[in-house]
Amino acid sequence: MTDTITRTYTEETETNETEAQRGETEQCPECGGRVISDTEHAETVCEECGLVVEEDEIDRGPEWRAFDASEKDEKSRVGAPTTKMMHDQGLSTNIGWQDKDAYGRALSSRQRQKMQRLRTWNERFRTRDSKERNLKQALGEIDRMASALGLPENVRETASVIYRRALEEDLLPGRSIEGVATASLYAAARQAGTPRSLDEISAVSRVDRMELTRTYRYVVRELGLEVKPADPEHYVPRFISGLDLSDETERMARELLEAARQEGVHSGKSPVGLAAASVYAAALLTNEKVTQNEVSEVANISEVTIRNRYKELLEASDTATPA
DNA sequence: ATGGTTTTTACTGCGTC
DNA sequence: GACGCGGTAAAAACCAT
Repeated sequence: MTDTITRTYTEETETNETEAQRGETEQCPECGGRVISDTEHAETVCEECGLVVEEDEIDRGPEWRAFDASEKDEKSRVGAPTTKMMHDQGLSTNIGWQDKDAYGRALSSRQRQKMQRLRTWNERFRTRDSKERNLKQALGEIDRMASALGLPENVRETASVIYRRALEEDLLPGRSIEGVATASLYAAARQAGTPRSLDEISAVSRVDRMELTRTYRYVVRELGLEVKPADPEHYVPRFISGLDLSDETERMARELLEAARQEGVHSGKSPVGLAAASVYAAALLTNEKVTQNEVSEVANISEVTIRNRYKELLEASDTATPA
């Protein structure tokens, strides 16, 4: 194949520039042989030594003139214009499908096989590129949402690791980048012990809750991610500070949750509700005034749930540590 | 799809400020 | 009378099957 063409062009250009410029002489600067122009490959090549005198002579303009429609079709240059919309400006390399060599001769079967392998690999690298772009966008999203939620750096990193894995495992097709990115962040936040509820996440995400939960479940399952049920305690500090309550109350809330855990009252219940209830109950016990309504606001949970939970919490703490 | 469980919505009655 | 609180029933959401 093209092995026969020695590509000394870049080196030679420097020294032979003047000669190349008045290259109309049709003399090879290297060996003085005859130079032919290979229009099919847009190259000017020396017939003798194979030196490429000029290459990539691209003319993007239309043909000089066209007198009617059919001529216009013939003469206009086709192909997509270069564009910045694509990462490679639409100029990525494809390996031709014709099994012909540079001179148009048919390839041997051995060579054909080789080309087939090359096509395969080339395709792989191209799709890898597309994944890179995909990744960039997703990471941007993750960053945006994470800072909107005040999540620390390490969570973003975990999220991007999860996203990368999802990408590697080909989990993306059929799902939106947004969705998977959001799901990754949600999972990362939980794993890092700084959970955010589905509501909070979907508030800053561009995907709705339904899609989020769907893709989240999917990602977790496919990746075999280990995400334990969120620990209610992790929500406590946020609620406490959101309500301007004391450290004392916070400590109390944790105790209540601990008692509840021992009594096994907490299983199956929403962790957020439990946390909210423990904060409310703790505030009651420490005589700090907070209404159920206020707690339900910062926790995004209904008052009813708070009521139900906090009763259970108090019962549990009674039996766990009989006063 | 279905059924069991949890959460939410909506409404009511009671006590207090 | 407004507000906080507690309770209940029915609807909705969620989850495993």
